Amino acid sequence: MPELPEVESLRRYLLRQGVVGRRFTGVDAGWPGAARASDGRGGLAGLKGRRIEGVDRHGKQLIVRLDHGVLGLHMGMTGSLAVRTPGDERLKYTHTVFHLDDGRRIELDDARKWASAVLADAASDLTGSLGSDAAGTSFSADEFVRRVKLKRSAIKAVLLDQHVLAGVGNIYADEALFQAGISPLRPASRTSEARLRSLHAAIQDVLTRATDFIGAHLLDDGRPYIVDAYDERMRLPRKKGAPCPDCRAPLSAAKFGGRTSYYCPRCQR
DNA sequence: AGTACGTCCTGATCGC
DNA sequence: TGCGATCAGGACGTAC
Repeated sequence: MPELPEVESLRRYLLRQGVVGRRFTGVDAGWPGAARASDGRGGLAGLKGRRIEGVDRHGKQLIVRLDHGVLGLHMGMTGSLAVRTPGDERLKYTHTVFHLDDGRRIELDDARKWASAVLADAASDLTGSLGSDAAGTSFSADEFVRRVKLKRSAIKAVLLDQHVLAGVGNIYADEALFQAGISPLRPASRTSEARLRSLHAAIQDVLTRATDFIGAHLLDDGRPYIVDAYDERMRLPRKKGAPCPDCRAPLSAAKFGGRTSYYCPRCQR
């Protein structure tokens, strides 16, 4: 479930922990079957000795900039990161451990094993096909309108397409559509420019508020709490039949490729 | 080309 | 109360 706000919170967490300047001394990659924790070639062994120069983000993709190449981290649906000191126990679902030269380690914890770590030559190898970052300054309303207008599928499906716009997932897409008063079922190309501009603003607002919320509710050890806390960050309940926060009408549910959308059939058209 | 859907994985939740 | 069935979904691969 980590979407842009959660990944951005992890990025800030790593920076607060002072990982920049550290070198990797080794990697314990996964349990058998955690193939997604490597790049399928040399794996992550090549990380050893490389120095962390910075931590960037594009959409849901975390990019650890190295003195040579980059380490791409993607949290999948249930992944998270933790910087641990020698006395700390491993987290329950840690499957990849990155050891640092100051004795600490970065754990990639993921119950569903969908998180991935990939060593690449350049950030563009990881982000080349992605759309603009939804929280970035280059994400303009003009570009958003232009790209969305080209799509004939439902606006909800378009928001989830990382090649159009990077960073928005199922949860915040629903919230932004609710805030903009647009039905998730509406064909993207048949959404007026004015409404798309409203949606563009709603996306930025929803993501900003969520990021701020997470930053204000950190765990005791400084980690962002990023799983299963959506209810507190958003107005729209994720429950079919629950009353719309605005008009009290029962919410509807619809599926887009296996992902459930919740929306108010009265407020969202 | 553009679009739609199945697959991976396992903890949490639902329903009988 | 217990247990099997279903749900959750990000990204990729495949199929229309």
